[in-house]
Amino acid sequence: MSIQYQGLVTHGLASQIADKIKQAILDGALKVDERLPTEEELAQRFAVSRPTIREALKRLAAQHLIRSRRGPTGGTFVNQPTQAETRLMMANATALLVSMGELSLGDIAETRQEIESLCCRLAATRRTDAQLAVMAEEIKRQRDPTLSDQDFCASDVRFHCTLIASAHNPALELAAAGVIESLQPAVNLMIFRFRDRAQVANQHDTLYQALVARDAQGAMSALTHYMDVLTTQYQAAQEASETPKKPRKIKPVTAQAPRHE
Amino acid sequence: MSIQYQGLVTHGLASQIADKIKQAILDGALKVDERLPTEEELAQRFAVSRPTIREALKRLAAQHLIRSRRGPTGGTFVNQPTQAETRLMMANATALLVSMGELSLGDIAETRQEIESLCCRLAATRRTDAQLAVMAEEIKRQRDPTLSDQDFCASDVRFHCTLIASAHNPALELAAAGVIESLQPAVNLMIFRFRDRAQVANQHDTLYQALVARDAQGAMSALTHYMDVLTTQYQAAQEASETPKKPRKIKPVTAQAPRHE
DNA sequence: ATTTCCTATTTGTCTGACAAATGTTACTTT
DNA sequence: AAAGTAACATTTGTCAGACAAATAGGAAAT
Repeated sequence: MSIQYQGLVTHGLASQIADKIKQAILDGALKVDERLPTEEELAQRFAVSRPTIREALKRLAAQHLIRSRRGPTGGTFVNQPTQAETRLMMANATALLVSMGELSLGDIAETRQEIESLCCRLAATRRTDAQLAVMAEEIKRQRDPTLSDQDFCASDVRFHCTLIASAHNPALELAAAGVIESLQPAVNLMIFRFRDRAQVANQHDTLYQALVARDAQGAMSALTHYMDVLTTQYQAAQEASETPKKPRKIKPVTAQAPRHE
Repeated sequence: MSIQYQGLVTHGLASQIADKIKQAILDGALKVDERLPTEEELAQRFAVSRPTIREALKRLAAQHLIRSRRGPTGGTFVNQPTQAETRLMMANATALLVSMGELSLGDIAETRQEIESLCCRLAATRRTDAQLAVMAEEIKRQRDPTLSDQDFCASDVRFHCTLIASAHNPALELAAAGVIESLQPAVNLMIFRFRDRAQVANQHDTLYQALVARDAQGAMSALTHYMDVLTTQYQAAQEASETPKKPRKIKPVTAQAPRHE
């Protein structure tokens, strides 16, 4: 006798209301930038109190589905989700999984290599001159000995993001966001420990030259070498750190989500 | 003169408190399944009222970072993020971007093909017999003429999820989740319109046979054909629908996130 | 010893109110 | 008459207090 319990109030009023509004947005009943009723009106319409409505709205705000403003022309509006926001969300979620030990850095490294590799293949034919210029600029910067370690790491991130952007596929950028960002703390750790900047810059240069020549194979090969060095150095760093008990002490620095509501 | 506004009250008390708690979780100050203070205690500690604390907690609950239970042994606990949950979040976020027109189905199709293709390569060496058995089972089911359209689509999803799982890389599964799920409604549309089941099942079979033989190239080639047919049929379906004004009327059906708090 | 009931604790929801922000409107001044 | 300014109305943000619902532990009765 399998009884259906799903219709009951298993999840709290606020949750149910949040779901209803979310569904309305997804179904298109509420369009982007459309203002939904005031909290009082919503409370009356759902036959609950204003705090309950507010909790529902806060849940949606946490997912960046709505934004709120005070004042006569204020209210709650449907938010247009941007790719940048979604990327950040995915990066945060992935970083959380890593810090909880649900994802191994090895798996992430492999995924990053595979995805960046196919980005190389696509970028070899699709890259624009402007993107090549950005890469060249970053390589030049990475060879500046006066650059701080922190700025060097930032430059490394920008280089790889430009590589992925050169594939000209937003969906691919989205899929790659998580693995790029959540591997970066480990990359930073290595660079801080060994300061092997010249090697990194040279491999970036090799990759860049291959893209200039539209040489997909060359670019993929350069990337493979880059990732190999990274993996090797990371393992060395881990062994050298002499704390094998806590292999994932790397703390994600990428939180800092831009707030706007 | 770039002035730092970050220290001011630009974002509301609840937001700030939510961020503080989130940071505490990410920093490891709050461990998984650890119970944090009661709402009253938190209210006192942050010097705000209980509703404000509640709003902050709701924001975190919306991100599945915490769960709450009533009762003496109840309270608010740090949630262990699971890969399945994170996958669902990413799939929802991607579906939202698609429904808002921020991501084209073409881009997603390309990304899905590329990622599934490399899954084929990895799966050719890593697939287990159990996973092969699941695939064979799904193919067999897909050839059952009494299967409903809905069940057929579900079987298609399961087949591709098994393919990705056969790569044995959780990070890759995560990256693929968004593009798989958000393309599925379009796939469903095609299957519903043309009922071209036999062709789909045969291509699945070809892919399956290649994986049995550990033939990476064969698997990738089969997948390419599958995606080509899909793309062609989708374009045909779109032209046949005679409503070129609204090219993205496909509604994501994948919401239905499991609730548990 | 087991079952049942009571109770304490904690979150969920409600009511009511005030504070802060912000666009509008009316008024005053030049 | 035009422009600046002040008051106002509207809406979200926050607060205070209270009760309801759920739940686990203990007490009491069989």
